[in-house]
Amino acid sequence: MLTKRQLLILQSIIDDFIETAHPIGSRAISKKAKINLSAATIRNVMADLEDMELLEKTHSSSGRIPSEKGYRYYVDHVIAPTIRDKEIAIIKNIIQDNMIELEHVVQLSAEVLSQLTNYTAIILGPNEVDATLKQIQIINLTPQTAVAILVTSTGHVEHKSFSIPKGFNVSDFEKVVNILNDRLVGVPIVKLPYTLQTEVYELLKQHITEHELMYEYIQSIVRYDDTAKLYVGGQSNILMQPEFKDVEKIYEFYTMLEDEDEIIKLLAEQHDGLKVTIGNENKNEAIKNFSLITTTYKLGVNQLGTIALFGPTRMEYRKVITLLKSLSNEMTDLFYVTFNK
Amino acid sequence: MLTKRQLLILQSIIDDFIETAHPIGSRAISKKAKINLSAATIRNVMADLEDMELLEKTHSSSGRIPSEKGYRYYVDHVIAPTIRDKEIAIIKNIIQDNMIELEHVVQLSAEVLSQLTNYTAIILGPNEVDATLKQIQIINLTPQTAVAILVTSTGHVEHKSFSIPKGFNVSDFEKVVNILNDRLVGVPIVKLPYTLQTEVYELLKQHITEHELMYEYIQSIVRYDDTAKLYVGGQSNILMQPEFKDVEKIYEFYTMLEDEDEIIKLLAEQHDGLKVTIGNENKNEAIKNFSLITTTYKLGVNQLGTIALFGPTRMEYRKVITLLKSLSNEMTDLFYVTFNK
DNA sequence: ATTAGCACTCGGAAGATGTGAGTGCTAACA
DNA sequence: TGTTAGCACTCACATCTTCCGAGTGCTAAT
Repeated sequence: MLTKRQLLILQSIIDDFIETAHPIGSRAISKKAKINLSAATIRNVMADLEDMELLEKTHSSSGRIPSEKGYRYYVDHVIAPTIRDKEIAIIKNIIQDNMIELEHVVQLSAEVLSQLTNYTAIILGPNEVDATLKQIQIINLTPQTAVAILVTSTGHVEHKSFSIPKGFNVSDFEKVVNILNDRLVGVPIVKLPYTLQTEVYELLKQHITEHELMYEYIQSIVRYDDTAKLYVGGQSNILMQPEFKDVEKIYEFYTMLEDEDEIIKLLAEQHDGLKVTIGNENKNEAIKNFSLITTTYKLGVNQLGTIALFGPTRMEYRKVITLLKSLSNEMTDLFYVTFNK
Repeated sequence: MLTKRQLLILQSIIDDFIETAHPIGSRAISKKAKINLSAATIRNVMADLEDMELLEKTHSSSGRIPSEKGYRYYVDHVIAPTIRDKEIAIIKNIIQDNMIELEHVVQLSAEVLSQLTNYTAIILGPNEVDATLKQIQIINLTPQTAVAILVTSTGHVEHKSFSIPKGFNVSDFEKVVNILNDRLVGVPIVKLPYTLQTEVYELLKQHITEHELMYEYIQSIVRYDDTAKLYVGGQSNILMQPEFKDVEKIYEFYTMLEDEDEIIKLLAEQHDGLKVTIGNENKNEAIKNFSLITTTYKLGVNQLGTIALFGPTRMEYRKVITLLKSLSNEMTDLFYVTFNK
């Protein structure tokens, strides 16, 4: 356990470092109004904190910077919620001004969150775990092309353009659409492949001549793409952080951002509540230099979406946590009002 | 007009510079197998080319680099088509393997184009100028929410989730959906707002009590978002180019990429055919350090999409032009086969 | 017309130097 | 016994110096 003095000095150093990104010396701390100790005394405390691995030196005679363990302690024990009325008001405005368009709200939220923090925000659309298929429709565009539209009970719309193979006979095709509507509506989307393979396949066998071909074909159409959608805001924002001065790091970061699957994997494993992952605590190699802070929002009862913020380990945790919590609440509220009333 | 010798040397210098990004000296050129001239002679030619403003020096005793005018000359007069069978085969594979999914083809094409060139590729989905509304549908999800789906004759699907204001009465709402289906299907999407304002508005006035409110409401639902979609591939690729060694430039570039509207504006003005825009030839301030090379692909008779490639002015024009032409042809062919047969 | 030779230029890498912000340690002090 | 002043020491970083080599333009010879 840290003494009160150690805590105060640790906090001062981390706060300063978060602001300036430069190592903090004993003199700078001793000058603070809050602290009535000489530089020498502070040096002793600093040495203690370094022994505890909460602080580090960049070289033997440098000031101190926080270690990852230091940030962890700071996040877990030091941070007190702050008042961020101005920013929270901005978030509320965004959410309330755009009630009509769900996707739009989410995209805008990502952008605003990024602007307010100067980090990169990513919002993962809600998962579709317990959504059911609400409607399936196939619309002919030309004799050879059609578009299939799937609508889920949660209002997600998936569409695919495709070309109709030459051998297909029109009346068969109509039959198939009927079968699909009859059998697939109301089925949970996670069970679509199964229902297709059993019930629908049997029906095809009975009523359609080229049923094998048709089955394969339908399979590719009805495959509901359940990878949630990503909304990224402020990719370039993060370049202003001084830790991104060399291209190497930037390249690494952007390559990571381009790999949507990887990000989805990373974010989807978050469960309820707010979570801060600092530097090497991240399992993912590419973001071991970053901190990732995530929280979730609810859509309906069981659907969770994830809000994430990427930044340097030297992140304004205090501010960011407050804002993320607020955004999470606002989004959950909005969707609750929209869907459950 | 350039002499044969001047042309040869200009070409050699530009080719070398495109490869190495370093200024080229007279000795390096004279050593080439093709060229049987001493360094001194070449220096004279270089001086001539510099007088013509086709070459530049970085400082008084440096080798030469191409000027923008030099690149322009090179692109217009020097470049001969090259054989790029390997790369073109890759493009063809992508296009043909994914016949079913239009969006997927386009996204993949952008990624592959970027990988093949190491620049950043952007494909603008086709404009919807002469598409008509094929279908409009409003699906209730919960008593308070619904999703509207618009399908165009070209197979584009637009959907919007929205909440139903409390005051609305269910039977009115059904009437409205009928009116919309009756009056809007077949209308060119560019004329939707007009038809809405005239025909539909009149009908609402006659049949609906709260017609003003309903009109406003419908307006926001039916607004077809005709901004074409952007498919970006290989954002991070371009960071490997040596001209991106300072963060300033990277920041500029990524900020530009984030401004989708700006890019759409930039690309939408391209007309038929291939166009190379070098450095300051770009009107857009943010890309005056880049070259932009664009071409178009056709979807149907009148719809044009744009394929664009961003790179440094020191771009592999020869290769890139060949690949872009090829991709443009393949995409046009694919869509022709898919839609017009 | 071409080329060899030569003096000159200049960027950039490698080393030299100075400065200042920092440290740890010791001894004096309250 | 905890706190502080003082001091010698360290090291990154900025600046300056030096040096080298790849390049040039010009002139005179071929």
